[in-house]
Amino acid sequence: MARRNDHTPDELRAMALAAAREIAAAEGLRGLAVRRVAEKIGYAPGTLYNLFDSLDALILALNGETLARLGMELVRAAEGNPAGRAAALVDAYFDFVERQPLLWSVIFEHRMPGEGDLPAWYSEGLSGLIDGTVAALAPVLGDWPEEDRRPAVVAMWAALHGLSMLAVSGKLALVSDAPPRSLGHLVVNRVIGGG
Amino acid sequence: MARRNDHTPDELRAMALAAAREIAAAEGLRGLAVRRVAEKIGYAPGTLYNLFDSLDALILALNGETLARLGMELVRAAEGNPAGRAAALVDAYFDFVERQPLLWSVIFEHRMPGEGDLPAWYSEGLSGLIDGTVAALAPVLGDWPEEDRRPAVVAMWAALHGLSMLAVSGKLALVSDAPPRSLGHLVVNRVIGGG
DNA sequence: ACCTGAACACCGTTCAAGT
DNA sequence: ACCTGAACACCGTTCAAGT
Repeated sequence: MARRNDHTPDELRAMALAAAREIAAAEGLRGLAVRRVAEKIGYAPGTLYNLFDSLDALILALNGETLARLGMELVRAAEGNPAGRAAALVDAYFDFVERQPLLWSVIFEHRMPGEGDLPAWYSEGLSGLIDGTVAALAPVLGDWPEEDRRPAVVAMWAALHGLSMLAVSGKLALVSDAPPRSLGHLVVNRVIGGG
Repeated sequence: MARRNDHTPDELRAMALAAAREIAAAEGLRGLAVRRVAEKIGYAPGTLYNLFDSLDALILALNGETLARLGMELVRAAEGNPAGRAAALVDAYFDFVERQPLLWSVIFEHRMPGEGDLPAWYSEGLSGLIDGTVAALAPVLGDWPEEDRRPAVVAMWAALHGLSMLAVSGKLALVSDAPPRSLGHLVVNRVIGGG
């Protein structure tokens, strides 16, 4: 056996990520196994190691895609009138999370082994998300000093991540009747304003 | 072989949790395996199933202990003068997280399988943490309507969890020069006041 | 009643062997 | 050059067998 060449490396990578996304959406990080992804795309487990360094690298790529998809929806949500943008971002965020909670939870449950230095493209994706938000909220933050904006936006994102993570893991419902989304609006209202 | 009876069930449970805590503090959730905990306490793997329903149940018990320890430090931190309590809580929280980041991260990385209904004692522990904070911050929240206090405190905790989780996983440093702690003060200042 | 150790069904990863 | 399938060193969990 060998050298089927049915697909280019890029095609194979896309197939593997699509399969991984399906598994993650249905079962979360627990079901995300090399052997299952391989079986789903009709290749041997070893083949995945031609495409990714490790299962961790595959999951990182999947999370990168998930963040990029979220980013696209946030950009669309920020197109409305400036006054309602902060609220629109919060709604778009929770819409996204609620649509595929288990896929979203993989972002938080997965940790790189050892010192866990994340690759540059991951760092750039996150920075882009933050910078995009700072720019989109510029009208709302009109009177803020330049150096205060980024920390506030970072804190706002961390708060939303905290809420969604607690919600997805079932812990938020244990201590709050309020839906995660309304707590999100509360935080953003306080930290940024206009939410 | 059988029936060594060297230890009571409660002693065994405590030994297993201590061993699990050591492993988690050194290696995080990745290293937390039934076989390794068993080896560390000098028993066969099967013995752990006399003490816990599953590895998930053991990890849940470990996380319960971790939350209880955090709770004790927070109570101590909230003993100071009312005006500085919010800030003291934030500092105590990040002191705790920074002391054992990998142990802390287990709380967020672990998810119950399936529908994942958490046990009552876990729910009560979390509620106690929230209620304690609401009570401790009552002086700061003097003029707040009763029904607004709990949501704000829940949102505050979620924000701190989000910050600490992003910090522990190395993602916060990618988008922010500011230390997690200062972002924590920022959020609490905005959401609660007096931080 | 308690504990063991083997067994079962899985893992991630590597790599010689094939085309 | 690409892909396989077996191999290695691990998993969580169960359970007959021993004391």
